[in-house]
Amino acid sequence: MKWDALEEEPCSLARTIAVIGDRWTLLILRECFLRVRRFEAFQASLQITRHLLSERLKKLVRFGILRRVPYQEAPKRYEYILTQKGLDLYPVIMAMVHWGDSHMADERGRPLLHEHRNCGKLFDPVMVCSECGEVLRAKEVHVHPGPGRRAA
Amino acid sequence: MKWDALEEEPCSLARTIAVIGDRWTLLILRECFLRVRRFEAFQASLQITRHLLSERLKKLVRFGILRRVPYQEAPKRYEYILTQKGLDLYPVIMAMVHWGDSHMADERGRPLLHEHRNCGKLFDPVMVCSECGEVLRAKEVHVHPGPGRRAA
DNA sequence: TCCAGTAAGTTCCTTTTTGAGACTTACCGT
DNA sequence: ACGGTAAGTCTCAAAAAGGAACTTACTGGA
Repeated sequence: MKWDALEEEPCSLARTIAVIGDRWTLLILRECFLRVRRFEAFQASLQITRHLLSERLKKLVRFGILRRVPYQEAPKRYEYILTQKGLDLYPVIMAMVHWGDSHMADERGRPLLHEHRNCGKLFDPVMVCSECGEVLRAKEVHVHPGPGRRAA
Repeated sequence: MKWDALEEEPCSLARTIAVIGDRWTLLILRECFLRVRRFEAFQASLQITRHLLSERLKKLVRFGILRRVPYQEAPKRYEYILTQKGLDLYPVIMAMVHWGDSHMADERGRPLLHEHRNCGKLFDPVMVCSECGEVLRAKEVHVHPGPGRRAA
């Protein structure tokens, strides 16, 4: 299966994977959420090869997750800013960070702590039902075919 | 950067990516959450090569996300079951599905709908703060170094 | 004017990872 | 003994990633 084929699958997970389902893309997005914007800065903090970084940034721009915005003329230079579509990936990143915190931390504890400005407390992200607000568990969710399901 | 190096990074996102940060692993997990358990069944529904499927299943077992459980003797056959560590990836998968539903759906709408058994309604997953219950937004979260941060 | 420096890429070549598909092992039922 | 099934393994070609030097377009200083 090729990457483009994934995008066409009648499955929202597959389509998301087609966009962010590789190692470097996810790490680049981490940097974006930490306010990194420029090519050299991404390269320095990630140790990614310039070649791949260039490719991945183009892909993220193509999918509308980053916007390439000039920050100086002569010589023309651009920086990469998260769009709303990109900002909407925050729950994905946070869910992954939280799983890593819970299951992959070493004896010293978490690398980063998160503070919610609105309440001022250190928190964990929790996924709840939009309708009743209860914490979601896999066993309590039932899946139905939706309108966009292609016939098998 | 190699995969093993990622695992050692002082970053929970990097550590999570080291485990589930590739295309096939995420798709295999989708099948697991849809109650697929056996080699042939994974292979048939994903069109993954047997070679890679075998490798990825081993990796997931090695990381404690799946358990390899015999379901028949003579000839000995095994199936793959999500552990609690694996079940805890549910928010990650749901966050990705929801992003795909929001940003990658075609005109026909969502491929799948989710029903929350506890309240009986079709829902979207929402990520909230564990302390105050408010919806989380990237701009309202402040990051602090934690005890596990390695000195740069 | 010439040189060093900076930022953002691009190019070339090697190594690693995937992909496609046949082959293997261990059994069953007929 | 033969065909079928389930879970892998093996081989080889194709695609992707890694490493490092090169390019372009400027600035500021000697």
